[in-house]
Amino acid sequence: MAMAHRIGGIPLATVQRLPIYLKVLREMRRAGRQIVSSAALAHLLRLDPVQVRKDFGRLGQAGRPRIGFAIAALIGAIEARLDWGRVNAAVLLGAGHLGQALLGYQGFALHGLEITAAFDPSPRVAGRRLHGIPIHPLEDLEARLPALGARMAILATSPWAAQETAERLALAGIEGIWNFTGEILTLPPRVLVQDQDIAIGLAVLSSRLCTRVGGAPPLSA
Amino acid sequence: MAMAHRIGGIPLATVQRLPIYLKVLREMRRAGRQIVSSAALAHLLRLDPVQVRKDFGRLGQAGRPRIGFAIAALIGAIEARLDWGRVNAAVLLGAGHLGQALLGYQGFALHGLEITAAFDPSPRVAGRRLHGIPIHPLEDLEARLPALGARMAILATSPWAAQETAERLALAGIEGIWNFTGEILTLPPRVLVQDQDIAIGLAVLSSRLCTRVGGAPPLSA
DNA sequence: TCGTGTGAATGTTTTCACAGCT
DNA sequence: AGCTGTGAAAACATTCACACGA
Repeated sequence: MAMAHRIGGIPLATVQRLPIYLKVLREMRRAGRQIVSSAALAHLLRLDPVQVRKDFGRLGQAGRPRIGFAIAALIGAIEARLDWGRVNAAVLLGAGHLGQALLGYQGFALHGLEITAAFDPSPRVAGRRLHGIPIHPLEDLEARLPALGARMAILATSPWAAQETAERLALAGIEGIWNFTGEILTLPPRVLVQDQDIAIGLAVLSSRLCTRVGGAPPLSA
Repeated sequence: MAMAHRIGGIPLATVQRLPIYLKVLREMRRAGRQIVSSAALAHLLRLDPVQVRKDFGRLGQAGRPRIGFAIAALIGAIEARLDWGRVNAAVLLGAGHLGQALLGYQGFALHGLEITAAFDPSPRVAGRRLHGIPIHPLEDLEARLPALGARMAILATSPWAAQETAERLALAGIEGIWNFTGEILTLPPRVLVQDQDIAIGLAVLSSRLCTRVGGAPPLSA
């Protein structure tokens, strides 16, 4: 009833570690290094070496005993799996504070993502350009989307516009929605929704802070 | 070797669902509703009713057969567990695009968080006010922190300043760091670090998009 | 009958233990 | 020695099945 626990034959938990591996491996490659052991990577990322080897094994990457893993091959395998080797177009919905922050985020280039256009209902921002990306009026969404070649939309509207905008995106043929609004979206299962709710991270941190010292008892009303 | 799987006696997976429950429950309370069944909640959130009951049970909340759960009591228990019932002070590090977006985020009030000050190294923003919150020069950090009463810091600096800034926060006595930089921080275990790396969410979405149709084979180099 | 509570079964992820290669 | 690969075991989470209460 909950989530898909396997993506293209690879456990979800592994997929979630891939971007972290990729980041460190790219840094090593830039530093001229060619080989790395699972133990070295595990130490850097505070993981178990066996887990690193299993993850790489699931990507079809074999290491060589006494030597380690080839960094270039690992990078290639991870990029292929995440589709981060080339550039994919995406559109941004909502150019408020969060939307503008996402427009300015340099890291997307490293993740094979390029925002090619943004849409916003407010006449104050629509028509302008931010970080070189044109902001169109929201009403132009359906008309412009086909020409933009975007499979993915980044939803950063206000909470109350989230569901309606998502429905328009779904109808317009978008395949995946990266949902920053914190709202629960109800869409046909054809559309993939990935929630990016910062409240979850805050909940984990504040509950850990709260239970660490003055903490709540393990069980009580 | 990886993460703590239990927080104050409650499974991490449960804690991660608490903010979503809370959001829906608060909406119901605002609508005047007093009772809810696990089935109704589960349907709304696309979860299993049994899982909802188990989660509430772990919070010490018992439902009444044929009736359901008392909404007010659930809200109280979740708020207590997350420490979201009252307002906690936090400081923001880095007032760039992301930092400003976080300053403007209205939702923190609902999560018991109030940013009382921000710090930025750039003389262009330091000294100004944004969304009513003063931006101080980064060099004033240690001098001002004690008076602010913040246990938590929100780290939204540039990646290359992340580790250094985090170390200063740790030395200055901050207990928890909510890390938006995507960098891996190395700090004494006394300091709790909660990573909020958007690359992970993107990895899950793009790998699902990628393997859904043209998809990569289950196993290959 | 409707809804909760819970022990048992299933599935997933991590950790252990050890064999093999160089 | 040092490092990989993997089956087995353990820990964890979800789902099933059913007893109980109003």
